[in-house]
Amino acid sequence: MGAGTGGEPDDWPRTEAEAAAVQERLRERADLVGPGPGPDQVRTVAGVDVAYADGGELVAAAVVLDAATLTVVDESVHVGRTRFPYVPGLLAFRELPSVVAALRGLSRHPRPDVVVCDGYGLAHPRRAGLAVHLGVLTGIPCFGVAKTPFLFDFEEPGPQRGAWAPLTMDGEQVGRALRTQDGVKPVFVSVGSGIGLDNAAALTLRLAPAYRQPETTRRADHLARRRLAERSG
DNA sequence: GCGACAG
DNA sequence: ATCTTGTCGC
Repeated sequence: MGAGTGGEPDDWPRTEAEAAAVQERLRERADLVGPGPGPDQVRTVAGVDVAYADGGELVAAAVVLDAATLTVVDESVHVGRTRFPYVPGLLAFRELPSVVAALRGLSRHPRPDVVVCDGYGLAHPRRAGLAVHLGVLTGIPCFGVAKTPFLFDFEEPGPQRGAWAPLTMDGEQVGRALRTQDGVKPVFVSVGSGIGLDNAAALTLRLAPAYRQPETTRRADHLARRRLAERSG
């Protein structure tokens, strides 16, 4: 991880302008070439998420699942404090350090085949959402699955699980609105680095057999919240 | 100019 | 993100 990727404490941006500048450079380092690993090539897939408490305390969680059975094969948490405020478009600077710390704590499967983020990748004003940051920083194929739309246009997908529609920004396709369950709101998939949109969407569908969100995100969310609650009381 | 805005 | 009552359903 060299300078400018947004992962080093010493070059961490202190202002929004500096953070945006880091993203402008980061976008050029994303690997958007190959299709990346397809659903059948993925053995292990990690989910990451962060839970916050009052006073700036936070817990980041990383959970690794067996892609075939969706059972947990490794998990790790990192307790820390916020060092950057939440600013739409700059979420990575708030969550990345803790997420990376949580991933580093994985003992059984420290290098999962894919990482799924709770947020965006290319579907971002500077094409540099959290999933792009994490993918470039770790070198592991990474994409994002977000729950709410941001700065893109899309048509409503069909009502059945598996239906989808492209997300467009400035005339280019930046992701996909994907219905993971019949009759529920779609999720928004966008690649980060090292994996193509087709494979990211196919994997997302495979990871969400019963709920709207992929099991990776659900497991990481639950682990982070549980650990945060255990500290409070 | 003003509002909206991943988590 | 987090704060919360009630409500519908397995």
